[in-house]
Amino acid sequence: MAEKTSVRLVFMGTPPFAATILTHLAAWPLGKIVAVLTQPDRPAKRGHKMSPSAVKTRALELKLPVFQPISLKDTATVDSLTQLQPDFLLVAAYGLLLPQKILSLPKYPPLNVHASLLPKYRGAAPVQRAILEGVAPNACTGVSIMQMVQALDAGPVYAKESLLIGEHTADSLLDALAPIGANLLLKVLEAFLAGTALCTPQDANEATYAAKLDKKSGEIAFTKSAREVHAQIRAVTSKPGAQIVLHVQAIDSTFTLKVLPGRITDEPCAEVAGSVRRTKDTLEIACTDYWYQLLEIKPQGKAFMSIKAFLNGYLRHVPEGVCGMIAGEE
RNA sequence: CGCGGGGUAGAGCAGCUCGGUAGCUCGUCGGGCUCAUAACCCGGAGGUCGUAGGUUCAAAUCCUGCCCCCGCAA
Repeated sequence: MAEKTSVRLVFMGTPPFAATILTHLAAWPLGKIVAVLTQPDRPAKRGHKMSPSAVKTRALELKLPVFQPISLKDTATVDSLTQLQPDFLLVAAYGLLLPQKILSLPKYPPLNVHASLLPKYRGAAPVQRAILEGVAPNACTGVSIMQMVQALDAGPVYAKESLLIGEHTADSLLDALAPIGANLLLKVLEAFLAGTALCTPQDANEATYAAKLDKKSGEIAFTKSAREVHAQIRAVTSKPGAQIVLHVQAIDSTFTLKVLPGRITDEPCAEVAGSVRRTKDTLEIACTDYWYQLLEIKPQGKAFMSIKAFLNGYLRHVPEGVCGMIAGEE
């Protein structure tokens, strides 16, 4: 093999987004991944089972050496990374801040793949925030390759590419952005090797921060337009999950439901926002402008089911028409 | 041993507290009405009640073990 032309890569990442990028890196003919760092296995799911991160699972499949340091500050970790003599340090959603000692290790500047069009949406939840605020039909977000500096997501940008948000949820958008980011990253690496890499500093005045979503943001309020409701549901889907509390006066029952993205109807709505209406086989909620039609929901302790199934079971005795309200509007 | 919810016809549920005829809304099949229908009327098929034991004259229902699913917490 042409080992002498191979550059040494150290990769750091944790969630599926990062695992996808790792896969593309591993297939890059000019580089060799000498170490993969990811978060330690954590007790997760029911019964405290230790669960590896997506990156660890992928790295093992690719037969790459995996390290799971608890901290990057202890000297043992720094030393072992130093011994690897990395040419590039590549990070995607690792989950730990990197100290300057680590940042200055590689021969080339340390690079990060960030799922937004920097300087917009620096921080932990760029994709979710972009969907949440990207209510306009032509709203876009994207992915950026930037140099890592001490300040959070503030380094100069080497490349970025945008993508229409459309009907994406947080999960699907992340899935779509990952391969785009991986290819961008490879282009930047090749530019470095060719000596043609160019960066532009971020305009700090344009910067916005995308704070991680808390559980509160999964509670859907309907006192806004259907488009905004739809955006919020797509933004929180699967992460905290979109939740509503439905009170059905007709049978005096309350349901706590997780909902998947539904459909904005074209029927203007005159009812109070949050009103719930059933038809023969739909369930719709009043927003400030249009009815929002639910398609799939999940009662507590149950699996996701079609709205039809929910109507056939839980709401089988509820007559058609306005039958309840969304509770918990503060 | 982290906490809790659940498993009943192809789907979704009720019935369980207080053991005694397998129920509801759909779907499906056949027939009827109709210019027609996803609408309406009539009729039929389809269930080892997750699983293995226990108690009992009798268990979906009460007791015990096991399997599988879901949420929370991390």
